[in-house]
Amino acid sequence: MKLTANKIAGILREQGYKLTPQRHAVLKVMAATHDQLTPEAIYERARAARPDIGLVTVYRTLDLLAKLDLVCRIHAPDGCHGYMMRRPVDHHHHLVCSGCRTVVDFAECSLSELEEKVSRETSFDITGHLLELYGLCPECRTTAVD
Amino acid sequence: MKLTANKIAGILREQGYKLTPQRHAVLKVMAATHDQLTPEAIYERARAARPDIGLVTVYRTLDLLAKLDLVCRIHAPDGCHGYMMRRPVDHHHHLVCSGCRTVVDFAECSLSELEEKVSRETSFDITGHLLELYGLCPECRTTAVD
DNA sequence: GCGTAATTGAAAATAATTATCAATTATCTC
DNA sequence: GAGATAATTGATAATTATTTTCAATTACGC
Ligand SMILES: [Mn+2]
Ligand SMILES: [Mn+2]
Ligand SMILES: [Zn+2]
Ligand SMILES: [Zn+2]
Repeated sequence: MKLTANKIAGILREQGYKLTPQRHAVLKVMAATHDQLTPEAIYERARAARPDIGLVTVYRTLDLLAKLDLVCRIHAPDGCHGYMMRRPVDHHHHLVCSGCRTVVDFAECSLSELEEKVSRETSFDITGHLLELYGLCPECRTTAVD
Repeated sequence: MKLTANKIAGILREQGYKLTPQRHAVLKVMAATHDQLTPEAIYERARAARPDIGLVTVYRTLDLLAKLDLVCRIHAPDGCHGYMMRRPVDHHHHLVCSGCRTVVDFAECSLSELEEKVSRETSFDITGHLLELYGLCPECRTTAVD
């Protein structure tokens, strides 16, 4: 059950949020690609369908979608943020290509043991984690060798 | 062998970097605390010793220290960056208290297996990772309950 | 002391995000 | 289908974090 623009639209309405054409434009942009996009890039694309949309509304819509766990946020090491439609519904992490920024989701998250151990050793109450892997995808690896 | 301001000063000189009073002021600030500090906060403190120092120089010095692996950079989930003197010299990660921002270093990094598995499954060449744990330290946990 | 390349700080530029607020509008009610 | 209303929007300005530019300064080897 992949998330589509319409499916998300239904979820928004269910949750009591208005279904505005601006929000729908953002949803269509997000559903149309598997790439991570910056708010600015999403704004550019959404303007094709709705030239009057404001960048602020894109930010607001992304915040809303993130709050509802409908989009994933990618934390590049340099601090920029990319957004993409959430693909696996359950807990997962991201492998990001340093060349082309492609994102692969992976679910293997062997952190609960680690968290328990660290929690025991530090007496911290551990509530979450941030894990991302970086590397080169097969295509970018080839290019890099050329 | 803990890193002190003077030890780092020696390393800088060894590497051919000039030992300016501005850099030394930043080093002293970093050596004087175990807290993570923003560039702005480091700037404020460094001004006590050297009122004429510029914020730009703080940024430049932090970049230099990070390049030489002498400071650690903390990536808060919201995108802000904190810096602190590097304590364990070898590879490690950070557990950050969401209450008081205290950072605990931990070395257990059970990611090589995971990386190999993901690498095999995705054909990516994995070159690095970002891992941080978040939680509440014992003191902040107590406060939260009050 | 001198020469020189590295370093510095003021100022402006850039980038990413957030706040303000009056005007608009999606949706509920009749 | 209108009317009420609270949510939503976009222009604009404000903030925040960082980087660039460039002329003046300075640490350090000779
Ligand atoms: Mn994802
Ligand atoms: Mn550290
Ligand atoms: Zn790639
Ligand atoms: Zn704490």
